[in-house]
Amino acid sequence: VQKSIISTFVDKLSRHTVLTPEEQQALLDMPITGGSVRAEEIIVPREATVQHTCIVVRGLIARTTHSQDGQRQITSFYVPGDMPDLFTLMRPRPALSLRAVCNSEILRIPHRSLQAAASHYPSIAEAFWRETTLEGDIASEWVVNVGARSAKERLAHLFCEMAVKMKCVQEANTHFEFPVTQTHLAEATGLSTVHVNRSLQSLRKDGLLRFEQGKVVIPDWQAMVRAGDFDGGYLESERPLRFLDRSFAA
Amino acid sequence: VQKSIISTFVDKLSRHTVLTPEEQQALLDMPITGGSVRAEEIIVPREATVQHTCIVVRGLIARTTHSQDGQRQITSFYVPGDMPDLFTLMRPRPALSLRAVCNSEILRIPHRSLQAAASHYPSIAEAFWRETTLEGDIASEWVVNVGARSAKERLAHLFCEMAVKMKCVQEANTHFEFPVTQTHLAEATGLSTVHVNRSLQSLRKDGLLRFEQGKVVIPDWQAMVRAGDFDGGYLESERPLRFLDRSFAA
DNA sequence: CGCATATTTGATAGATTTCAATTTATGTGG
DNA sequence: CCACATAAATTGAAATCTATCAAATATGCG
Repeated sequence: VQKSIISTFVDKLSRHTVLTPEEQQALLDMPITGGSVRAEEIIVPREATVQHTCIVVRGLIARTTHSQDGQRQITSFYVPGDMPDLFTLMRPRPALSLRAVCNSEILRIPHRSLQAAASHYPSIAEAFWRETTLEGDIASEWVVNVGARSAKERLAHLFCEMAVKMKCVQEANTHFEFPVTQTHLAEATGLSTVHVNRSLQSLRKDGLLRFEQGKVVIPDWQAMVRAGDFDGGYLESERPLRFLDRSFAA
Repeated sequence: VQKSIISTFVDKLSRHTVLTPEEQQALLDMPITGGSVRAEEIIVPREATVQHTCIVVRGLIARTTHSQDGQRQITSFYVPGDMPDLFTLMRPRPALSLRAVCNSEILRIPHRSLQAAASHYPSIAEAFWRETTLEGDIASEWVVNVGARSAKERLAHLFCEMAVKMKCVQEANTHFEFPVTQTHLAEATGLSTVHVNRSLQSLRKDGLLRFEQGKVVIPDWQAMVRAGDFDGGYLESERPLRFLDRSFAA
């Protein structure tokens, strides 16, 4: 199970960066240690100095912070196969905490191993770099979501993004697990729980979304995309790229 | 002037990544072409395929998008010495447009040159990677700002961030040029222009901020930091790092 | 001066939050 | 299986925040 999650991670990288079988194997061979975390548990506190990176095996992880008055904000969600703190390779003191949304399982990989792989194989460095860049693009999209969209649009957009991240999109009857409470949705969208509750009801009344006990059903994907002003381009790559090793080869 | 702006960019990289004199020189030697852009002009449209990266020489640049109903959102500002679309090296089709806020001057550098430098000098790749990661962290902080803070806090936080980016922070009488209109501030903070106007007036009445004709004065930095719930940690590095070339050397 | 742009203001409408209370689900131990 | 405790979802009413609209005032620029 653990090895197969790493290959999910490698597949994710391969979708945007060309990796040779040898490079893929180097990633699969990295040493890992497993662990469980309980709901709401902090995995990596803010301002900690990080020396391990983690991969989500099962469950859901979020990056969170508190503003002055105690209001919590979620700035991103991570699903199985994601490496939430890959960016700490570059900036080892995260400004925001990493926290389990529900009971989850994770793997840990030492920074040393990741750095060694990136040093030895430039295209692995490139894949990591491109992956962190993708995370940055997602964060920008969240700024737009929270800053410029209505409550219903924010929720619809978030559900669309999660569906794409989990690769569950179908024209009809898109369905997937998204084990969050309405409170989490409020924290991710910058709304109150009450308003989330009513907006979810409104989306359901429109026939766009069913969300119960962490299970999501989107009957009509295109309608949901319109409702969420969603353009998945920021999550995708046209084709895998590779440039970092060219002049080494030359 | 143009060369000195590139050295500002190199200094910015050197603050977080160790670059040898040779590596710094390689960056300074990259071919550049200059250009002017007028206020509101789009420099790089969304969904374009980018083959040049730009550096801000003078003025102010913003990344912008429109939501369904036409509301515009600014997701980041770029000041002289910044390279706004460095990330396009990794993801050449930006989801958001790059736009001049006021009349500005920029330089353009071909992707090819940047890729060659990054391929030849792993630490240059590392510096670029770390810089894009920093941009991602800033974006996450903007999610918090727009999602979890009051109107006054959002504005105070933005002014603090710009002061740090421009390295103008002083305990008393921090002052710098920030050539935006209140409309731009509204687009960056997810507020209406009217609400920005009243919040600015309130900040001025509190003695925290004067903002007139694109000129900012922050009389009491610590008070402003409190008002904006600002922790500049996400903009800084403890000390310059370097790891990508170690195993090459070994 | 006159035009264009930016800021300021007031009044109103609408969206969203807050607060408090209730209901519904979920899990746990007896 | 029930009783209980806890967490989550739902509801209503009121308050507050924020946006919208329209108009007036400043400001810069040719």
